[in-house]
Amino acid sequence: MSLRNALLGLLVFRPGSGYDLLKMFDTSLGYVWPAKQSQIYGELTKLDATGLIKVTEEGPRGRKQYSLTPEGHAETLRWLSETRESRPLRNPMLLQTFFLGLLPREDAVQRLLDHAEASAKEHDTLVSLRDTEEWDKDMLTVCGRLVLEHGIRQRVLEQEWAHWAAEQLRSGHAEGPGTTGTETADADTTDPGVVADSTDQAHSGR
Amino acid sequence: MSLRNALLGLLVFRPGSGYDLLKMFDTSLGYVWPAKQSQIYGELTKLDATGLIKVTEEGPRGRKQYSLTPEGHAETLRWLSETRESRPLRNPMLLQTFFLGLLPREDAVQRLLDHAEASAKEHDTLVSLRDTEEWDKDMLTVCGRLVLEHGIRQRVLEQEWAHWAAEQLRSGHAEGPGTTGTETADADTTDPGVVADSTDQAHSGR
DNA sequence: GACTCCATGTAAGTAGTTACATGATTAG
DNA sequence: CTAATCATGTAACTACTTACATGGAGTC
Repeated sequence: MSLRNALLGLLVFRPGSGYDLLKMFDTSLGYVWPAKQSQIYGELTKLDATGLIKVTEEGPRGRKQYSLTPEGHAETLRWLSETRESRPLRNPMLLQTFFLGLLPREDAVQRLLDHAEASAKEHDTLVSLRDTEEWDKDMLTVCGRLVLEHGIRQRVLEQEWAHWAAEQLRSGHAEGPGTTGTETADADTTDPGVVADSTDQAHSGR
Repeated sequence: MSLRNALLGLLVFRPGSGYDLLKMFDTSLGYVWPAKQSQIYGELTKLDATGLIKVTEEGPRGRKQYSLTPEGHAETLRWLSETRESRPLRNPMLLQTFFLGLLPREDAVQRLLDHAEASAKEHDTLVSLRDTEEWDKDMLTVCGRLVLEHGIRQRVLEQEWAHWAAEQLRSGHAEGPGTTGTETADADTTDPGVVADSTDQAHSGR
C-alpha cells in the first residue's frame, strides 16, 4: 500500500509521468522507499483504474502525464492524517548479528567493525548532501531535510553501536563455536541441544 | 532468502518443530525478522526438499522435529561469512514524514510528538526486558543482547530526532497546505509554491 | 464436555524483483 | 549515424500476508 501513497504524495506537488516519478524515487524518495520501474508503472495503471489519478496530457514517445484527481488528493490527506506508519519491521543486518556467535570470535568482531566503517561512509555522503544541497523552504525540501537528518543520526548510531558491540564480543567470555560453550545456561528450554556434538565446527568458519 | 537463513540459524542451536520455531520468532527473533506461521511451515517444507534440514523425529499430533543436515550447517556458515546483510531499505514512518508538509502545521508537529512518545514506550519495554531477563553467556543470548541494545539506542534516536524535527517545523515558516495552494501549482516544474518569509533553517543535530 | 494449547497444512491475494521487449527523440 | 536518454509495458518469479481448515492431547 505504501508505494501507492508515495506516488500519490509526489503527484500532489506536480503532475508527472511514470518516468518522472521513477527519477524522483531514484534521487530522493528511494532512500526511504525504493521502487523499481516495473512496479511504478504497474501501480500507476492501477491508480488510474481506481480513479485516484488520471492522464491529463500526452507527450512525445507515448509519454503520459498523470495528475491527481480530487479523490486522489483526498486519499493522500486521509493516509497522512488517519494512519500512522511504523518503523521498519525487518532488519537483515540485525538478523545476521543475532547469529554472529556462530563465527569465530575475531570474525564476528571484524564483521561489526566493517559495519561501523560502512556506516561512516554513508554518514559522510549524507552529510555532504545536506551541506551541498539547496535547501529552500518549500514543504517538500523542509520535510526531505527532516528525513535526511534522520539518516545522518542513524548512521552515527550504527557506528557507535557497532563499536560498542565489537567491544562486548571482544571482552565478553562467550565461547566461540568451537568450544563447548553454552553449558552454563540451558535453564530455560527443555532441550540441551547445543551445537557441540561434532567437533568439526571448530574450524568450519575458515 | 533471509527467513530461510533465520530458520537455519535457529536450528543450529537445537532441533525443533515448526511450532517451536514459530514461538522463537514470536518471542525473540521476530523483533528483527517477523514471520507468520504459514510462511514458516512453507519454508521448512522447502528446506527439507532441498536437503538443508531433515525430519529427525516425529512426535504426537503429527509433530515433526527438524534438524540441520551438514549441508544446512555449511550453508549457515556461508551465509554468515560471505554475505553482509544491510540495513532496512524501507521505512514507512519516514515515507510519511516526507509528506508531512501536506498537513496543517500543528497536525504535522503533533504527528512527530506522537512518534516520540510511542518510541519512548517501546524504549521502556526494551529496557525492562534487558534488565529483567537472565542474560547468561551463551552465544545466542550474548548476540541477542547486542540486538536488543541496538533497539534501545534506536528508540532513543527516534525520540531525539522527533523532538528536533517537531521543533524545526514549529519554528520554520514553511506554509501549511491551507494557506497557499500547492495543489494549484501545476505544470511548472521548479517550484511548487509555498514558501515563506522568514529565514533560518538553524541547523544541525544536537 | 468444554477449553486451551499443540501442531500442521493449503489457498488466494498483495508486494516486490528480475529480466525481457520495444520504440521515439535528441544531442553530438 | 549512433549513442544516450526518454518512455512504457509485460511475464515469471520470490516473499510475505490473511484466512481458512483440521485435528490430537491435556486439563479443569
